[in-house]
Amino acid sequence: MVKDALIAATQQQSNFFCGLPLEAMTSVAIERPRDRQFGHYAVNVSPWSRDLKQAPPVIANTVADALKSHPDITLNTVQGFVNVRFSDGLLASALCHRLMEAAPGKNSTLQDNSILLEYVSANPTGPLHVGHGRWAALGDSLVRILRHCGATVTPEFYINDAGEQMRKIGVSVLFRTRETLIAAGKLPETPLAMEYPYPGEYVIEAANAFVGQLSSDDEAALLDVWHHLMAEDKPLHFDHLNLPAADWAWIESVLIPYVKAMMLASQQQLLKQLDVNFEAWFSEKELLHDRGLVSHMLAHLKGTQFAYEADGALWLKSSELGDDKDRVLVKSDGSFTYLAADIAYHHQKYTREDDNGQPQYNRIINIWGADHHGYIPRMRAAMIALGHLRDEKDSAFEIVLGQLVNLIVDGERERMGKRRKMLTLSDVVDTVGVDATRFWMISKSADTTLDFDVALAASATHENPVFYVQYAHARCASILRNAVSPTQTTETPTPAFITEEALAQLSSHPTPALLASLFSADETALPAIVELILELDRFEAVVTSAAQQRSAHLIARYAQELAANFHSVYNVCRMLTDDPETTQARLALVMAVQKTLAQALQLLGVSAPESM
RNA sequence: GUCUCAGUAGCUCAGUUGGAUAGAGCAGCCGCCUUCUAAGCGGCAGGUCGCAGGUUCGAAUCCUGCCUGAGACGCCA
Repeated sequence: MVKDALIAATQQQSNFFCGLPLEAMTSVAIERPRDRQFGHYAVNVSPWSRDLKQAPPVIANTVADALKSHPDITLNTVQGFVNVRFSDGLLASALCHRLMEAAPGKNSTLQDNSILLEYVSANPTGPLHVGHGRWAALGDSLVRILRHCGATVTPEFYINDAGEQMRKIGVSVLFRTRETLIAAGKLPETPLAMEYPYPGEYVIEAANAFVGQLSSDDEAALLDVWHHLMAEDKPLHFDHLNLPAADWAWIESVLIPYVKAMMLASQQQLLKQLDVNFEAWFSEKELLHDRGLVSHMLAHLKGTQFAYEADGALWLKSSELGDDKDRVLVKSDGSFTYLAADIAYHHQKYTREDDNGQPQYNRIINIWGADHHGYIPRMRAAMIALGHLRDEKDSAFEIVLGQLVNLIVDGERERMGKRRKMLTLSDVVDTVGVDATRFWMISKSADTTLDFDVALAASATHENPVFYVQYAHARCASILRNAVSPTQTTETPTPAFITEEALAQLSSHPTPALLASLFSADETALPAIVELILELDRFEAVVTSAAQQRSAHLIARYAQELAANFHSVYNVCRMLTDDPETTQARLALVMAVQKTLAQALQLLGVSAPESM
C-alpha cells in the first residue's frame, strides 16, 4: 500500500515516467533498501541506464526531481538509487488500511483463475508416509493462498484404487488372515511359507479387522480360499498363486473393497486431523474404469494423428509432441497401461463443465514428487494430442514438482519403502503435533530435498520456528486482554487502559490522526516501529508472490520476520502506558500485527493461539 | 549415457527473478526479567555462495564445462 503511493505519484506524471513505461517502475525497481538508514523504499534506476543511455546518477536525479513535489515523500539520491522516505501520515494510513481489511492481504490478482489442484493422491494400500505429508501441507496451503488471491480452486485427491497394487494389498491381507483364523481355531496350525507383497504391520491389523466383521457366508468363502492355498506344495507367492476363478472373484468383490475402504478412511482421518481439506475424491476404479472412460478416451485419441498400432500394441506418438519416445497405451495383451488410465483421468479433468456448459477449469495443477518428473513430457504430449493444450509450454497444465523427503532415523537415511515397521506420517504427527509438522514441511522451498530427522523433529518441538510465530500472536492477544481489564495488583484496582468500546472503535474506524502518537516514540523505539509498519504493509505483496510462484514457504518466512519485528518492538516499547493517546496508537499497531499473523498462520493451516 | 533438482556460516535453510557491506533460525560466547507472556530481546563470533571459465557498469543469481549428492529414464503400478 505504501508502495502503491509511490507508484501513484509516478502516475500523476503521465503514462511514461522519465521516458520509461510504467511497468518498468512497478515491476522491477522498487525494493526495500538493505540498509534501513537509506530510507523506507529505494528505487534502483541502474537497470534503465542502458535504455536511456544516461549514467545512473543522472537518472536518479531526474526521477527525484519528478517526485519531489509529492507531499508524503522525501528523497535522497545515492549513486543509482533514489531513496524514498514516507511521511508519518502515509505510514499511519497504511496501518489504518490493515485494521479495516476484513482479511489481510486478500486480493483479486488471480480472479480469472479456475483451478483444479490435485495432490497427495496416495494409493489406498497403506498409511500415509512422511513424504505424503509434504504434499498435503504444501497443497492445502497453496489452495488457501490461491483462494486468497481470488482464484477458484477445487482440491482433488485421486484414489489409485485400480490395478495390480490393489490385488497385492488384497493378497497381503489375505495371507495375514491365516494367523487370525488359526488363533480362532478355524484353521489348523501347519507350517506354511509365505511371502507378503506388503509386509507392513498395519496389514496384520487390517486382517484382524477384516476377519472380525465377516458374515458366516464370507467366512466360509475365506476358509475355502485357504483350503485351496494350503493344497499348494510351493511357498505362497503373489506372482504364482493357483486359485480358482471363484476365489479371485470373492477377493475382488469382498476382500479388496473392504481393505480399500479401510485404508482410505484412515488416510482421510489423518488428513482431516492435519486440517488438509479436499473437495473431491476421484476414484480411478469407479469413476474411470467402471464407466469405460479409458476406452472412451482411447477412441477419441485414435481419431487424431497421434495414435498408431505396432507390435500388437496401441501407441501414443508422444515423440512428436515433446517427449523422448512414443509410449504404449494398450499392451499387446489388450490391457491398459497405467499411463492410459492417467491420461483418461486428465482428459476427464479438462472435459468437466460448469452449470453453464462451459469448461469448469482453465488451469490444471498437479503436485508431483520429483520421482515422477519423467512423466511430465508424456502427459503433456497426451493433452496436446487430445486438444487440451496448444503446445508443450501451455500454462493450462502445470506441474508443481517437489523434491522427496528423506526420513532420518538414528542419524541414518531410511528408504521410504515398504518396510515391515515404518515410521508413518501419523506417528510423526503424534510426536510433534499438527502445527509443527505443517510448518516444518512447508518452511522449506519445495525444490530442495527435505531431510526429516525424527529425533530432531521431536526434540525441536520447543525450538520449532512455528512456536516463535505463535508466541508473537499470543503475546498480542495477551496485551489486548490486559488493555481492557482492570489490574488487581494494588488494593485499589486501577481502571483498564482502554474500554472495549474504544478498542472496537479503533479497529473498525481508525484514522491516521488517532495513530499520530506512534511516531513520537523515543529514538530507540521509533525505528523499530516504522520497520514493523513497513513489514505489515508488505504482506499483500508476499501473498501475491507466493501464489504466483506456488511457493507457500514465502508465507512461512514472512511470518517469522513479522514476528521478529514485533518481538523487537515489544522489548523496547511498552504498549500499555499512562498516556491514553500513546496507548491507543500502540494498541492499534498490536491489533494489526495480531491480525496479520493470524492470517499468515491461517494460510499455512497452523493455529493462532490466544495464549501459550 | 540422457534428463530433473540441489550444493550459501559448525547444522537446517532463505535470498523478492542481475543491483548498495550475502541473511535468518538452531548450536557457541557475553549481556537483559520488581511493570504488558524471557517460548522473548540486544550484542559478539562464524562465508573463497561446490570448482573453473564466460557474458557486463555489476553475478550467489544468467551461459558453458567439470565435481559431489538425491531422483527419474519399462508393453511395472
